[in-house]
Amino acid sequence: MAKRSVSIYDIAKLAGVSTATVSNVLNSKGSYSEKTRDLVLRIAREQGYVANFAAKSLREASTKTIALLTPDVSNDFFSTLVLKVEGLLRAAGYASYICNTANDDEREDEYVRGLISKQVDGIVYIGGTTRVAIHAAADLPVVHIDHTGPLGMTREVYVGNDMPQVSYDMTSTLFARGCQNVALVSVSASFYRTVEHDQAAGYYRYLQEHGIRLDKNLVLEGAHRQTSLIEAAQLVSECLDAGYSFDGVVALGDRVALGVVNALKERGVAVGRDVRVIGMDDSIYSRISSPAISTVRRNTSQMAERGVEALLGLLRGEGSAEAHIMVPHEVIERETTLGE
Amino acid sequence: MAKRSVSIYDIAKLAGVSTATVSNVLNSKGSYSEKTRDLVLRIAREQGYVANFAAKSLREASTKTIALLTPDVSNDFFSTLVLKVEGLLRAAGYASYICNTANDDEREDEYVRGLISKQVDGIVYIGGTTRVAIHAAADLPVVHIDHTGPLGMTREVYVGNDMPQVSYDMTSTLFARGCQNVALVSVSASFYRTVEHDQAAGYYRYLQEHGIRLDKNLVLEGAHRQTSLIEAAQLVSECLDAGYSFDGVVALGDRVALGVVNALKERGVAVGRDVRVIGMDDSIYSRISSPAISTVRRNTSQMAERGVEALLGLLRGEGSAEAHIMVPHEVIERETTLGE
DNA sequence: TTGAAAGCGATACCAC
DNA sequence: GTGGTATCGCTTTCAA
Repeated sequence: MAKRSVSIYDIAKLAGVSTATVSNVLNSKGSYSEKTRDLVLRIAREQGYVANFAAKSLREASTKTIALLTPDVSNDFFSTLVLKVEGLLRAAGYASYICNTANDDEREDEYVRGLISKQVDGIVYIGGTTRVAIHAAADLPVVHIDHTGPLGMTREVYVGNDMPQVSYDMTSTLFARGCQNVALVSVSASFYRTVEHDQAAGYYRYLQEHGIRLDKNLVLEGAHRQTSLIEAAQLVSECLDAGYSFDGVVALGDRVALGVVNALKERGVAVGRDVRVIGMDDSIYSRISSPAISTVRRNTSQMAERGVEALLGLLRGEGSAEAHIMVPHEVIERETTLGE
Repeated sequence: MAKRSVSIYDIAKLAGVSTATVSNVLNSKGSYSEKTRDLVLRIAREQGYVANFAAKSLREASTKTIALLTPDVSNDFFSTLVLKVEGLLRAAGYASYICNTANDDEREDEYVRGLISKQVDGIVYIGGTTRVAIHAAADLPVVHIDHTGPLGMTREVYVGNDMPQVSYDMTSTLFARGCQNVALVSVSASFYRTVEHDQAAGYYRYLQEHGIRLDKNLVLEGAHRQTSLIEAAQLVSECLDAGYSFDGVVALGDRVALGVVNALKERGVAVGRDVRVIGMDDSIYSRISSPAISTVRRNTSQMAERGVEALLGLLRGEGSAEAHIMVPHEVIERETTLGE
């Protein structure tokens, strides 16, 4: 729609030079006299010249744009990651195209198709899961940050934590604080669980290694993929209503943990004493809760850095050194596990 | 980067027709025989044809893309708005380009310049404030949703709440619950306050109308534009340390309110009884707080709907019927004002 | 119904 | 140092 703007042609005519020269000056390429440069730049400024991105992209077959696909920007953990990645890409001269897939495969397909059409130079999946690898056809470099998706692309790198180890450490933290019956609460649907990214695996492993009997009644799994807070609260309530009891909760996600804490508080349970809770992500939810929720810091800064680094490498055409980059995590104990 | 993909030319050659025909078929325009259509569509599918967006945009001088400028996607209120606007635009056939300005004018300038270059068809400002109207040159339709910016564009619409009335109602709610000394806490820098969007105005007006003396010591204003939570907590602490006291707090924002509540709780104040607090936005912060924070629901759905509606009108070339669209708000009382 | 060809705006090669 | 021109992929007259 935007009104026909001044083109390189107009500038060339006004300056009495060719478009080639204007292009050179504007891009600091080739050679030209200082005089021409000043003239061209002055006129360009006067005319309010702005390069036509579509033309440039068409010609160069590159958009200097990276698509950021995330399931939910309103989730603090993801949006933090998105912002960090965006900042790093910007510094490297790339624009970011943020896409919200809402964990909807169909929508994601549609998006990616559009992105290929839009000629993005690469894709960064942030968080969540993806089951279809539609971008295969376009041969785009792809980086997955804390994201589970189909493998097998050629130019592809995964960045994330050792999730089984994360849940192992969470479980271990609770037992170290004296818990005897530790429940597991998660609201991710089962397809989130792939062999290598099974978030719950560490919980099972810990129990096994320590000869603790697994009580299936304490493994609470929500089916939905949204509003984890409310769903987690419900799961906990139902479990307690059914007469089961526990003194520790491994919550796969801070939102989930917050839901658990709220549900327990409502029942008059002294969270941090009677029941200890640990979440995951070190997001705003764990920090603003009262009592403050113990959690696992998963190092979003490092994820973003390593991810962008890897992507830039792929864009430069370098074969990726590592296909799987593991970022260290760290347990942060707060009131919900430290309560005396 | 993406490997040279199949163009409309390749399809034309394979199908033994002209590019014009292929284009027609692909866009369901013009006329062609059913046979040609089937042939072209089949080949296009077989070859995995994806239209080159750059070429299309260049030719059509339109990108069917709207830029969404927001100061902070990690803020629940804004991200909700962004998501809703995006959904509505998608339904109308427009893609959204989400930009995070971080409340940084320079960055915003840079962004907008890039957007003009990228040929977006319109701009939606969501939240925050803007002091420079750089898009003026491009004559783009602009919609402001809960956003304060320079006026004077021709194709421009504002959508938002009657902010002075919002703070008036907040103040009124506290006095109705028996408060006598009501403080005002805000962390927005003063330039956020323009004549028409002065968020604090209603507080002053209420006091004035009810003959209540304004105590300057109870007007707490933070200078920063981020981490409002911590800053609000500090402001409250400092105020109390200085020996001033209050039994009600109008917090301009839920994050601010949460900071206030946290600070009060830490000092052993019974929030909702000794001191009543009301926030604004009905964001996740007010809902997950304990005690739950009373707030003002500002009706993001309606804002998004009316905003998109207005934008689509402008894009269709219709003169906007209304330049200022006011969306109703609603006080939601929760524990922090209802405590007995 | 179909096709030839112009043109959107920028870049880059190759002469001069 | 500078300029003519082909080209990127697509849409769109206008003729056939």
